Amino acid sequence: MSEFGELLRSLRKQHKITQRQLAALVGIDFTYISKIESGTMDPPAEDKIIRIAEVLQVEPEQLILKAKKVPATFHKLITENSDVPLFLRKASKLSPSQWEEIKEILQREEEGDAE
Amino acid sequence: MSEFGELLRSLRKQHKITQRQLAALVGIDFTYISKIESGTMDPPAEDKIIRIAEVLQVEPEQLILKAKKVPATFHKLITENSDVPLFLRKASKLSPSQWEEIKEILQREEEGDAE
DNA sequence: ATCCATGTTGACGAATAATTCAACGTCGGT
DNA sequence: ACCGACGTTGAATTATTCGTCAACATGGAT
Repeated sequence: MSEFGELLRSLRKQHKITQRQLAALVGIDFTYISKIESGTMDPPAEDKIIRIAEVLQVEPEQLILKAKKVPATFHKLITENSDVPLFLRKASKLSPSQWEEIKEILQREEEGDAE
Repeated sequence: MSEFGELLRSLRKQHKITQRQLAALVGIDFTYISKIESGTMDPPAEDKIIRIAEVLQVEPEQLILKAKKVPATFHKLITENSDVPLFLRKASKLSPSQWEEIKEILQREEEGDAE
């Protein structure tokens, strides 16, 4: 039941490359890839996951989450913006309908004063 | 600028206990407390922070966040509930008014079907 | 001056996570 | 049968986090 490993293997195969090729592109040892795919070993550190995601052309974040890790971007957000923890504290108790409302709000593109 | 260390020291002093006493109560070495307070050393692991919070009677989560760590409860939430990452992805771009609306929704106690 | 309670510092060690190395098993082509 | 490309496995290594131990510095109370 190695979520991450299975996904990795499937993505790699979609790209028709071998473990050795992927490993070379990513800059890690190919035996490590093998163990990760088989679930023998935990997913690698975030920076490696990101490089894998780039090579395999998927959203790094998606892969990081599959690895059951919290992306560094989230980490920063959580520890720096106090509203976020406020939200997370309640998030587990939100009803589907409340989630809907929140998604509505997220949809609305407001003045992008980001960056 | 050791946020966590300063907070810890101030909390400890409020309780009028020494580093050694706190360390004993928490179950770690007192020299470690010293280094943490002075910022020489990073904050301890989450379980230690929790015990510290209990001894000093503050919300563990508050202390964990000050330590710039993501509480395990959040970690689980993020990696298990796919709506949460969806939210976090957009969270940094939310305007104050959008935050207000979200807080409104959080306020509303709906059927607590949690646990 | 002495004592001792408190805090500080530097070197060291344990535990765990992350990763590599060397060697081997397998299979499809030739 | 043999070869080369591929994947697997176990032991060994490195990196990082997390903490302890021994020794020292300081300041007040007696």
